Amino acid sequence: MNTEPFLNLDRLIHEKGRLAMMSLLAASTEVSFTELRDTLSMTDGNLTTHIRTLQEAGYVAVTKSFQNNRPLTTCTLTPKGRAAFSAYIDLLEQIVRQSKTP
Amino acid sequence: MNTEPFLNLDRLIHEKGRLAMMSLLAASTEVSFTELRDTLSMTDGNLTTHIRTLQEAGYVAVTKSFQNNRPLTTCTLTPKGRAAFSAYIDLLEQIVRQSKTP
DNA sequence: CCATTTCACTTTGATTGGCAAAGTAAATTC
DNA sequence: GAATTTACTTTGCCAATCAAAGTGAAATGG
Repeated sequence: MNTEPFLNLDRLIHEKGRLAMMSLLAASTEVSFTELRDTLSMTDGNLTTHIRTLQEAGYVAVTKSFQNNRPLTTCTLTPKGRAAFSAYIDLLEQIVRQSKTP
Repeated sequence: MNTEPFLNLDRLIHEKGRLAMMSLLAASTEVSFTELRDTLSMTDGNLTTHIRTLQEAGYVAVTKSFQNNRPLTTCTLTPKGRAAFSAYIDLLEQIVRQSKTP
């Protein structure tokens, strides 16, 4: 068995919540705080910290604005984040393929 | 996007180290402590706790014996562990497929 | 032989990380 | 104008990871 893919899994992405976030962001162009929270049924606090983690990694860009006199936080994947996610998915693919071929 | 696969990922398996362990165990019939440690380049302490975690979950069976007058700990997947791993891999497959089809 | 080292683990703090309860500020409702 | 709702952020707790140190038995070296 090849252990490389496991060792190379990006810790920042390899977490249920953040993996789901990255997948959502990769699928759509931009997603709001409330959309993320409701779609992934996360608590507000939990989501805030995950967003910050990904932001500090340079994986997502966060835009804060106002809409209908209410704060609106939207997230998008940065090119760096998209690349990291793509690489991560490739590793997952290897892991799946590996375990499916005995 | 379907968020179900993410939410259902088994926490006990979804950790780099333990995922690698489970994959190794799924591939071979039984693996020794030292093999696991060396193959996955883990520290001893780290490996012990991961083994215990999986054992307490009923995912791996641990056998302690002696060989050449030295302790020998070998791990195997239980049927429960095999089922859990299989389910986990199926979810990974869904996640990969999902992200590959825009 | 006795001391030291090696081997195969286990136990132990220490740091990190995830998570939700509580907090904040502005707008809305009653 | 008091209470509630919305959209977050901050704080604190608890669990989990990780490696350094510890253990006990065997092998090695002087």
